[in-house]
Amino acid sequence: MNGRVKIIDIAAKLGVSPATVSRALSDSGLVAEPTRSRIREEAAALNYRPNVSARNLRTRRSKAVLMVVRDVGNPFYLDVLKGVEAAAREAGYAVLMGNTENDPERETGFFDMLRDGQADGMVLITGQLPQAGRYSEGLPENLPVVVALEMIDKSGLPHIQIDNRAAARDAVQHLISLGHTRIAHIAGPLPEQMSELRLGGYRDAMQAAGLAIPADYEQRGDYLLGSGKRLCRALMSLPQPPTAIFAANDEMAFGTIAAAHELGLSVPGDLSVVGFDDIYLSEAFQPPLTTISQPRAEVGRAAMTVLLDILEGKGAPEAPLILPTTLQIRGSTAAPRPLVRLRSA
Amino acid sequence: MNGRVKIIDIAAKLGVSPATVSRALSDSGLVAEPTRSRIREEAAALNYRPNVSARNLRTRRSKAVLMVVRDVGNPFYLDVLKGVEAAAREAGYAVLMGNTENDPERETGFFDMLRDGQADGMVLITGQLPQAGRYSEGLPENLPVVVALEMIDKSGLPHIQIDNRAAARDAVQHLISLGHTRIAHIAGPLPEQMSELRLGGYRDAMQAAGLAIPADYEQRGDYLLGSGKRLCRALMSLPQPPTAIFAANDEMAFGTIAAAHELGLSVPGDLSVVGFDDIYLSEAFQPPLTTISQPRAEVGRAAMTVLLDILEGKGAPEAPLILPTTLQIRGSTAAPRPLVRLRSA
DNA sequence: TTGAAAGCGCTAACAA
DNA sequence: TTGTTAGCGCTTTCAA
Repeated sequence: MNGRVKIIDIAAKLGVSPATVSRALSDSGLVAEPTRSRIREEAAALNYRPNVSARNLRTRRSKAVLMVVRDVGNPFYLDVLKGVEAAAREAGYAVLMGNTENDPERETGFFDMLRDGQADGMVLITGQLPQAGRYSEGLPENLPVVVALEMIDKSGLPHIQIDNRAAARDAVQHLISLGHTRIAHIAGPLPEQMSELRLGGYRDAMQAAGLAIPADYEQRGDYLLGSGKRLCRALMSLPQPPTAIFAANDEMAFGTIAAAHELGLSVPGDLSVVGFDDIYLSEAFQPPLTTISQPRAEVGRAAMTVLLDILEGKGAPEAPLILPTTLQIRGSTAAPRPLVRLRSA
Repeated sequence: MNGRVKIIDIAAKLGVSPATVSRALSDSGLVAEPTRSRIREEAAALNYRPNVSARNLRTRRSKAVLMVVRDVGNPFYLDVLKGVEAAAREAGYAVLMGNTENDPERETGFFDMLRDGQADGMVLITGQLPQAGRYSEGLPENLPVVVALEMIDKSGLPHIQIDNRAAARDAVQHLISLGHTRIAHIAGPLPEQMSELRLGGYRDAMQAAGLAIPADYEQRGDYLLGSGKRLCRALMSLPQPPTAIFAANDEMAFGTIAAAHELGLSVPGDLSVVGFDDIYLSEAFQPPLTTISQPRAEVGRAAMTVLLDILEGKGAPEAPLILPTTLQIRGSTAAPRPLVRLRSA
């Protein structure tokens, strides 16, 4: 009941050596059967639990991995965490959540933890590596780090991703197949590769359908609600307003819909809206949002699985792992309202 | 650059003993000034970082705390986590997230971590203590555990809470002040004390205003979207349907609004809806949800602060800490549509 | 004010 | 198959 039962206590009680107890408990297979059982039973009876610090000190491993994100406050990461956690738990690893808030200081701190052995590996979801300070000359080779959902070029690190470009293309193709031709895009902010990929997918789909993209149809937001609202207003006040808007994430799509409602437009009657991410509540939104669903938990699980392979010396995949997305068709998209001049056609 | 600089390396380089280095770095005040500075500078230059396992093994402390919740997938907890994390970070503690999924096995496991020294303390947000197995005879005394947002009676543990009953009363009073008299409640599930408190607040407010509560006006949900939908339908098909519904959490409120829309009712035109929690996206919802906002980050911060006091031997507060809530009035509530028979009055 | 030495609990060479 | 022994890196008596 006290947590202070040590290996040596079990050894003394059973008249064996501590080493044998350690071996029996760690299933090293080097202990003869009757001994092994006796030891395990006694350990259970005494409620023995290993001292993790002592073990870690000795083995130089921590049996913990770090999952580092920009903002723990973003529910988006929760599903990823669940996947990571499930896979980690099965392999006997604990998961520590790391929150960078985009602070280079903190990003560096988590790499320190890795270096110092406080964690054996890292699932990184921030899109950047520490550059300054003690890592200014580059990171050590063969760092047990897996990048998920973000891309870090030339890092040589394993990546688990989705195909942002193809998914964006799917989203826009859905609008085209409904009959829309005037389709605008609210993109993500500029230095981010992900924004560019989704924008690229939008352009791909438009081009493939032979549709022109007026200069003003590409607006740049910041992934937040407010920019969705603002840019929707801007788009709808164009001389030739779009009949559909593809937003680079759900939050901007929500903003778009809110602004449309404020303008007296119905969604999807007057304006179709597609988002990207399928976040919590997209389904409950009014109208339910048509959006691209990412397999977040699977991404987490895959990232952890790759990380475990690395930790066990099995090596890492050469190419990025691309997980499939699905277009969730819900209530925010419909065929465009027929125009009068089309009637005569 | 290697994470392998040890105290003994610094000691050798400076011609002092490891003990002196340890003392200088831990600021024990027992090192003379010139030595102290030299050591600290050298440590910085060599980029020394202590081996946490070794330190923990020696000091029998882990400088980590556990934050245990029912479901990491619930964004609600993220803000609490942020508060806990901020306070912990300032005090040099790491935060480990624990996810129980309501599994007694896992709940027990986290208490084991506490007992085994893998964590020094715990912020518990699950509403129950492990009972079975190795804790069947009760938990050790003076466990460094703080309960946040939930209540565990007779545990003697410090609590950080909000006043659920008063907050629910505020929510209903808001509806009453708008002129509603037919106000129904969708409560949370039964064995939970929190559900009862919010239900109690609803009854308080109704009684204080002299309003009757028809038997069918109190429905019991499960905090999930679906039950909100289902129970809203049930309520609106009563011979005397309510003009306002107070849901015990936001998710059920969203369900309520979705069901109302499906029934062709406008919110707040035909039905006012109030939620509880002010979760992520309540503000972006259509219509924006009137709800009770809890100071989640502050709850987390307060819980961690109390925990730190306990860990430093400063003792715990006798009475629960109650943090204030605020009623966020948004677009989902309005005065009831005047009835024809009221016109003649 | 500093140093020497012991030891936290565990595992892994090495030996038997 | 089991035991002996050493040592992971740190902190903390105790002694100087």
